[in-house]
Amino acid sequence: MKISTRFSDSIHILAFIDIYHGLIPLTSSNIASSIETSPVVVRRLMSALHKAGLINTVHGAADPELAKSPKDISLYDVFLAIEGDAHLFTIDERTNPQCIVGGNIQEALEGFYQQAEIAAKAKLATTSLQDVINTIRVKQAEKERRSHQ
Amino acid sequence: MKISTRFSDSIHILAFIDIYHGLIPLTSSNIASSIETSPVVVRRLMSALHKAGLINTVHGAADPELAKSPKDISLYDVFLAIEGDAHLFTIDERTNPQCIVGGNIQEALEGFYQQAEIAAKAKLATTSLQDVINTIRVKQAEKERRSHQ
DNA sequence: ACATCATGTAACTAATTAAATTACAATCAC
DNA sequence: GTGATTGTAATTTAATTAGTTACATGATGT
Repeated sequence: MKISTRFSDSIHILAFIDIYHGLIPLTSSNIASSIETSPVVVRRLMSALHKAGLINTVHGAADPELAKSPKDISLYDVFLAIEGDAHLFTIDERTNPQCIVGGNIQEALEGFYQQAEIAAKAKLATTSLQDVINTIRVKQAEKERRSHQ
Repeated sequence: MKISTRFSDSIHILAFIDIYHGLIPLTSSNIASSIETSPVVVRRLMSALHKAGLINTVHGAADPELAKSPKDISLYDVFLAIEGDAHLFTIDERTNPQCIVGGNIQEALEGFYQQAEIAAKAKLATTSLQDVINTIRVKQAEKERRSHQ
């Protein structure tokens, strides 16, 4: 299974909170406008981010804030918060146990899949929310320069 | 998006061909029994494996064979054959372009996601079909030893 | 040659999963 | 206390994946 847009939307939310904090009210509705989804979807993701200790929220009040510095939030932290122990690769569990292949393929692939998965997660762990925010700002500056020239 | 069972089923097919070659007729139907799926699903996957040059098949005749030594087929080769340029992570493409975040998040995440993806694929590239087959045989031997004691 | 069996693919259906919506209780802020 | 907002459950809708049906094409054995 592919990892759903929940992951990218969650990074979006965190970056949005950092960038627009103090500029506009950070309601689930305003955040949803930026992602072009519904406020409920945003609140659901924020609930997971809150439970994982990445943001502070107050029931009934808007303006959530990051619980840590963007430098100290890695993309892997976000992945964990949203996807938990979801796997990047899916092993077909329904195979014929009578067959040498069907009876052992799961155990055989498990280790190899895990290695690939850990490699990907390790990379995610090296990227911080700050890196993403910086990149967003650079891309935005480039856009503005192009449109003003 | 998570990567579907197509990938693991394809590795299954290749291992099955190698292990049962000469022992039983390698029809799509026999292979399907091991995966516990339909022969059409198997033929569809085998068609992709054939197009990628991993197996030799003959239209109308059974008994496909590996086009290369299992040592020279990596899990990444299989991934490429079946999933092509599918991504492990999905970027939400529908965001508000008017917003600093919504207008730049895709470009910002692209590079970071790609790094994680490449790390995973590189790991897949280091594992060969032979490694998987060896592991399957070891697991099978362990099973037999346990049941005979 | 012919009957039988197998592959290769398209078109369709069913099942699974993810996203969006509706609804509402709980909480905050003025 | 009124109005706005969060948090979450339940439901519906949409998208994706797996499985089925159907059949044309090619091989094999007698």
